[in-house]
Amino acid sequence: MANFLATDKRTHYCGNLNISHAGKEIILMGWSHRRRDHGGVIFVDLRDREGMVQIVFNPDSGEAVHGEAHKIRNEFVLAVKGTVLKRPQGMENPALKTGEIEVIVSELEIMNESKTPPFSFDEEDISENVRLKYRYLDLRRPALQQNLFLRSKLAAATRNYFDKNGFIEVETPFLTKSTPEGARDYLVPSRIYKGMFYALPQSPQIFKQLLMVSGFDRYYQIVKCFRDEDLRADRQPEFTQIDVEMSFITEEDIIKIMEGLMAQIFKVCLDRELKLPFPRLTYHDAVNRYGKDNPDTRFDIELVDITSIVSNSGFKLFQEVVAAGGIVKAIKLEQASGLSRKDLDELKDYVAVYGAKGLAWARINATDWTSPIYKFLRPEEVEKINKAMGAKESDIIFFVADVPRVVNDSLGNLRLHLAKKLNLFKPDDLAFNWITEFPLMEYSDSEKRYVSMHHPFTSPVLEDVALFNSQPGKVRARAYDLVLNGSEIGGGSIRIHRKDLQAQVFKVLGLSNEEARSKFGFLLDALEYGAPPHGGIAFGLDRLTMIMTHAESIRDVIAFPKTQKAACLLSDAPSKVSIEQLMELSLKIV
RNA sequence: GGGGUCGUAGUUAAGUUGGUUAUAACGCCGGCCUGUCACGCCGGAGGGCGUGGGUUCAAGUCCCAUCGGCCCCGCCA
Repeated sequence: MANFLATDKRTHYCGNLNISHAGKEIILMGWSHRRRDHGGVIFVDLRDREGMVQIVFNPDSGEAVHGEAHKIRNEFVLAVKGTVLKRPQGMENPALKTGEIEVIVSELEIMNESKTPPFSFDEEDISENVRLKYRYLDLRRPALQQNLFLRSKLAAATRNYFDKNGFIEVETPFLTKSTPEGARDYLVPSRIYKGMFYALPQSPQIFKQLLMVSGFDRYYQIVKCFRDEDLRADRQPEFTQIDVEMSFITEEDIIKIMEGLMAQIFKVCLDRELKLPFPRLTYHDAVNRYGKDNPDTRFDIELVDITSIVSNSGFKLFQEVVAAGGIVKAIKLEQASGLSRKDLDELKDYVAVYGAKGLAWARINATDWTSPIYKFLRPEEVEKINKAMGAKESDIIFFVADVPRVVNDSLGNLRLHLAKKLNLFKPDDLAFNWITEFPLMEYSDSEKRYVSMHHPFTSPVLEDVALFNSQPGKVRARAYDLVLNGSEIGGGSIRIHRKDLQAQVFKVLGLSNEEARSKFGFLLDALEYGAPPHGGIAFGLDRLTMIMTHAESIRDVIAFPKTQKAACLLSDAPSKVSIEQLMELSLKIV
């Protein structure tokens, strides 16, 4: 039998062949995707990362090759030498990219056999536990391969952009120090220092600031980060950030350069032009108008505050909620006659998840409403609400009355839910928004103190520093998030570079000097040695890839992801370790 | 920590109010077939229903517990 690698190199990828190769002798290597053995002529769809091509074994082109071809089964690894030919008249397959041509095989080597795969790569709905256990086979699916190719392109475009703009990529340690604020750390026991632990970084935050102190001026890194928190469709315990930090800049510089990055990424990866600059929303406006600080603005349903209209409502419940300091807000769905009474009632369950105790609705008619609460409302209230909502016949209004957090959460998520259900946006729509003027800190009920919203090194807006003691919750941060299609894809801030201001912030956060020293001492020291004004941002590379590939799960853009319980079904991690390993680390399982 | 949902041949699913040897399609194996492309035709093998208890004359079907996949709340500076 032929022994290809000893003498021949692959000349083409299967999927790249076309009519222009007709007549050429070529060498292909790939997997037999499917075989159609007619006893005489045998067809095999040969697949590689670029696609598939039909290869043909004719009995008259040699008994040895034809005999060997009979042994081919699905997923065998084949090398073939053959000639590209235009397919006979009427034999073209328009469903196949290479369907105009085929390869008549003259030499065949079965480089490896394969067990029958546990699932078909053509089938879409294979249960995820099977897919994840055989991830290396799952990754043979063209769709998943395309996602990873795009991810690679995205990373390359990013490196290219930063390199051209004078940034330096610096690696920062994975074995580092646990910092108590923020997410739960993944810990790594130290063998040399018994009872002590490294932590895997939640982000390279402090190190990139130190690099600014060192004078690198423009830093970036595509880097893994680790957070030991529960998983979601868009959250994995290890994920990848595009991490950036710059010196001698303001918010405007960062925003401008990052808009350039996004434009470059979308141009290179998807050949799409972005409209710059991106719109901006303050945190306050985002929450008021969309109920969330990561608003999806691909469709224009907005929350309307009708508290003042119903503060004295004939509907007792509204009145009581307002009297207790709550608010009443509403959203309007235009021309929503498609929703049945049953649909409307079921939406109550949807908002209940966010703490809403009810969901009132009103169907707008020419002269009145069809609504469970209509009979309670005074005519002038109805009129005012209609006006405030800009309601027209056949529209539906939804109301939630509760504390602001519940109202915004419920309606903010309901508008998303309805938009998806009613297809109010197109799959390719892109809506970027910068969210600015975040609060520097918010009061934590569980900790009974103010905590940083971003992180404790975020600079306050200087004119708000006067509010530190009187109204800490009103202090704005010099922080910004980038939101794309309702997904937070990045966030950052201008940092504090002066020790006195940093000390003030720690004080408001209730951190004593000693605590601050033990937690972030090395950063505080560094700030005393000529730290330049600096700031930065970090993007979630996985989430960005998800949006660009239309992936529904973050697992579809990660080669070897974890399950929702943070396990790897492929490698069976996490797993027990030997008693010897534990002893070496002075660890005992309790 | 909590809520929801799913778990039946290799895969995807069906399985009535509990009732003989648990269905189908695809895949797999064997045979036939020189133009198919989800090739076709003929034949065959393969599971005891995630796991462990329980109720019952009788359990994929009912009950309890438990494990696992997915979605969500909390959590994620």
